[in-house]
Amino acid sequence: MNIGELAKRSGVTEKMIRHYEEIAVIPKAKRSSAGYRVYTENDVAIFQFLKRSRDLGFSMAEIKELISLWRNPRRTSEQVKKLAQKHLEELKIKIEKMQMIEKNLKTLIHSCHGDHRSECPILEKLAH
Amino acid sequence: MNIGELAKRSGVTEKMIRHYEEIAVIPKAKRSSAGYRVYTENDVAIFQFLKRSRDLGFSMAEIKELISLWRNPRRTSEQVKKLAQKHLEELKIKIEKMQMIEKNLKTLIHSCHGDHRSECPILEKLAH
DNA sequence: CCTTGACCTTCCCATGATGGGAGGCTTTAT
DNA sequence: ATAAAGCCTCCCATCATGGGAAGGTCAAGG
Repeated sequence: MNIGELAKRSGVTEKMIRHYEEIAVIPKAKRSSAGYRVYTENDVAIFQFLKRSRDLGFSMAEIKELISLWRNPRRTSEQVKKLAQKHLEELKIKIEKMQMIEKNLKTLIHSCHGDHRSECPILEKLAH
Repeated sequence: MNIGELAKRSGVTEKMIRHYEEIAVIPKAKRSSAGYRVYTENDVAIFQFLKRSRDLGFSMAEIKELISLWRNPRRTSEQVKKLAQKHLEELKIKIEKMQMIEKNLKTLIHSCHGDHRSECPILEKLAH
């Protein structure tokens, strides 16, 4: 199949399929005589795997590794689990930081009347 | 003062000070005869304001608007509050999405033994 | 007066994931 | 035969940030 069909069936855009090939997350696709990328059912599975990983927030570097583990019969589930746990830890840290900001923002917002006057505690606190 | 001192006193790097000038978040600085950017105490206050806003996750476009409101005596606190609330709403949505991912990741990870064997529910679920 | 080192300048490149769009070739259907 | 749809590569943009090179400026000390 061509790239358009692969895109539809995997949920990955054509742009991204080409990009992932370029940055070597995915091996280079074979080409037809006219230079069109040619894909198989196996490629659909790979790009679906990639998409699900992406939806879980894994970076492309991590996904490259995940795919490599997936394709490697000598992997251990420990390797996979550690990768996922590392990602989870990083995610937790990001969430905590954002929750801190959320808390501070809420405090700021609550301190402001939000009326027609110019006096504004939000601006005052940003100016310190 | 020169850009180095402003950077130290505001907590914004020299690189970023130049960049914010370039993208017009901040008006162009005056120059000395040799072409050096020259700043005043007022600029320190502006860049400290910018830094605090940045630390609260506001985008540069939003900060540009915040600074404009801050400098405008005819602003209303309602304008400022609305800007902050919009940012808070977007932040909440991001946090929720990340928490969803966190939940899914945790489930995946719990399903995996993480031992020496190759069988791995994480990879299986990513492959569907 | 000259050298040295710290400081400043602009310009280019890179990140990470994604997309837009132009200009041109190929395939398919009418 | 022609038009439409699909594909190709290449360049540019996003957003905030940083690295680094090549070169000009300034202050202090010999």
